[in-house]
Amino acid sequence: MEPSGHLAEALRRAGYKLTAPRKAIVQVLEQEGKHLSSNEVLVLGRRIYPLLSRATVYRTLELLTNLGLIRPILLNDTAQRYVNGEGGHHHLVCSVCGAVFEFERCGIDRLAAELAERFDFRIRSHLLEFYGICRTCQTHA
Amino acid sequence: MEPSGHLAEALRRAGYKLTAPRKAIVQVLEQEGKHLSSNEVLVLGRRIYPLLSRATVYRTLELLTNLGLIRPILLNDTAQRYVNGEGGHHHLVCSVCGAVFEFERCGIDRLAAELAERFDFRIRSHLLEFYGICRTCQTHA
DNA sequence: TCATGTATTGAGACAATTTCTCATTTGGGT
DNA sequence: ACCCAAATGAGAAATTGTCTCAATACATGA
Ligand SMILES: [Zn+2]
Ligand SMILES: [Zn+2]
Ligand SMILES: [Zn+2]
Ligand SMILES: [Zn+2]
Repeated sequence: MEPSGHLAEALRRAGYKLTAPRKAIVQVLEQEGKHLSSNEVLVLGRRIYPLLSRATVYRTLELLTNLGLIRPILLNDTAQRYVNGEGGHHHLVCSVCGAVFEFERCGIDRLAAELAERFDFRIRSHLLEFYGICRTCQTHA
Repeated sequence: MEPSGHLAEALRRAGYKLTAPRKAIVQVLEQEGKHLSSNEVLVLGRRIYPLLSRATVYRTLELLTNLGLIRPILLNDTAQRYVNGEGGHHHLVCSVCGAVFEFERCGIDRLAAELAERFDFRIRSHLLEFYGICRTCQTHA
């Protein structure tokens, strides 16, 4: 998830204190892969800063969300998961087994620019998910 | 949400019993607008079938989800909300205030066909969300 | 360096949402 | 009308998210 120190730097620039719990959380977000739930952030964060509390995880994730640095998404779980707030995220989600496949290119820059103008909206990222039935679940049917 | 009786008919065709609780739930989904949470389905469903239990709502929503007839999404809430499992859903979501704007056309049919072929995936719907800062929150900054 | 004031934190109570269990009921094929 | 697997309701339990408040730690300036 982006260059290391990216999130901490953005927090500092926005005028927030760079505390030990926050450092642990952003380090987890930057190091570990994608799609982390708040509970996963808590568990991983405690390896770095054992006192870390659940409330602080939620508070920091909300903070980063409001700054547009991360964004919540929904996958199979019932839990919210967080992805990088910049750029694009592209999934194929199987409605039967919950499997998630990723792809790279989507070609919606044109549409994004159009919408940004029409709604006077400053776009920072997007999520494109196709929902349907994966190969395996098609044959098992 | 689609022609009336659509969901009930699909359930029946898939071999599931058409019970009173299920009829109430699909009627709610078809009549009421979009983005219903499970609790909203429960409350509205009880107007039709007062005995309706929370567990049955969750069970039926999961059933419909696995059949690809509806799909869960995430909005401002922490609760899962359900939308029609066919076609497209398009949102602009403000990361600051949580406001959600909708738009109609997206023009990704080409990409959808390409991915369906590449992943051997039977696509039934898609969700396209742009994430950023709305007009109001831009000025209040 | 050190004192100061405020933002931030941890702990746990609390609330909301989702899942599970199991005895009972019911739809639909016969 | 009968039968039985499928489905249900009720509530316990688990998971996820929010809130409160006294204690702490960061950043700023002396
Ligand atoms: Zn994209
Ligand atoms: Zn699948
Ligand atoms: Zn679309
Ligand atoms: Zn806004």
